[in-house]
Amino acid sequence: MTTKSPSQTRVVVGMSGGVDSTVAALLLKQQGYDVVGIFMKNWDDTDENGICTATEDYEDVVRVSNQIGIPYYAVNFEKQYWDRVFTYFLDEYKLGRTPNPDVMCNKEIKFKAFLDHAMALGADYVATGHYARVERRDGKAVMIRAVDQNKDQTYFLNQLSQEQISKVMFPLGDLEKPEVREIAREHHLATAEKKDSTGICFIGERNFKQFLSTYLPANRGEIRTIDGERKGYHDGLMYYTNGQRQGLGIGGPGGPWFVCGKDLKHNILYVAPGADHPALYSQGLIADHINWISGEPSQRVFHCTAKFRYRQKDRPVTVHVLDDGRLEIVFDELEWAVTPGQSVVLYDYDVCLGGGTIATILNQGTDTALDFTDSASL
RNA sequence: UGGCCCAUGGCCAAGCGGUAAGGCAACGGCUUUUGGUGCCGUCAUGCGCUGGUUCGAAUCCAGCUGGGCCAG
Repeated sequence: MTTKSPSQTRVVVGMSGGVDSTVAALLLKQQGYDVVGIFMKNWDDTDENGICTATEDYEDVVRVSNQIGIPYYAVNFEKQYWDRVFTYFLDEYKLGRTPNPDVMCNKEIKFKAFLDHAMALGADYVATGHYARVERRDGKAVMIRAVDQNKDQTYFLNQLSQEQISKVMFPLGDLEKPEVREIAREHHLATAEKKDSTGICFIGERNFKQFLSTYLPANRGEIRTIDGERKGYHDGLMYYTNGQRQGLGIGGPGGPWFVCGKDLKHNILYVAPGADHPALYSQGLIADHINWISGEPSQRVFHCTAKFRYRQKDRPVTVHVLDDGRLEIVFDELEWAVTPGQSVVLYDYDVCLGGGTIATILNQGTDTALDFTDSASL
């Protein structure tokens, strides 16, 4: 598409104040691009002690931008973040599901609100410090897993469209994380030794229960086994998710207990004894909100691999494209604690095909009378 | 009321004279751009109470208190 030389190509880099985006900006600058750094503030996170990490992060952006020699400034998308990401986040919890706000954040903020803003500034591309790759194949942009398989973040980018990724650059896609840190050290960048951030993007690490409780009312209820035996009480269904072990408070004889389902209508949390209990396994799922990054597949039924949660090895599956566009995904082998609300992301070897949201779990706890999925997706 | 058994950290539970295993829960940390999982660490100066025997007791003895079972 563009035949501009690097010096005529403006790339706006989303700078978070961490090592990754810092090195991304540095590499682009070294390659001769017209680089502009922009810091996004999307959450007012001034905590109880009056400390705002966003302020500290911006100060780091200022430092490294000066070191690299690029112009920089900040934008504020708090309103957009609240309307398009956080509202969805809360709504999902109200439905008894476990959302992935960062997937939505990438789709609606980093690669929409931010990208649009950059384009309005005359940018040719937007870049971030994500570990992922974009290549052009047969006239289409395709998203490829990062070279660093351990850091690959394509899972979080599964909702990006063809238009979005065709305007994106991921300078770190070919690098291993240790190399990125090393580059930062060699250039004495202020963020070289900064710890990687975790927690929800822009919100950060929180006491999850406490955080949620400030936005949603909690209703205590019973914890039961799938046989109906009461094992204790929960503090509110939204605080628990499939496969969860901590926070149940079920002591006594035997091993640990794991969450295996929710009955939203009756406000009951279901648990199963032992990680290998059948109630924790499922044979397939139905996914909606499907996005195909590089176009729909030519086959209605095909075999590929999938991830049901971040940091999980790929699993072989058979995908059935339903008439309404949703997907029925059947696992080659039983899968553990697949969770409604999370993303399911499909891969053809290293190519990220796209993904969707897990709506229903199929055949969970085979031959169990309870159908958790119905009650959880009212 | 007589006979027999049992009382170990929040919950289970080893120990049977030599100076308190383990599991669950809880708490802390690590891992991690969601949530969860996983991994590591912490967690009874004391074994229902009071005395006694002994160099030394959770472990033996006596009484008391509290549970359980059988006999009424």
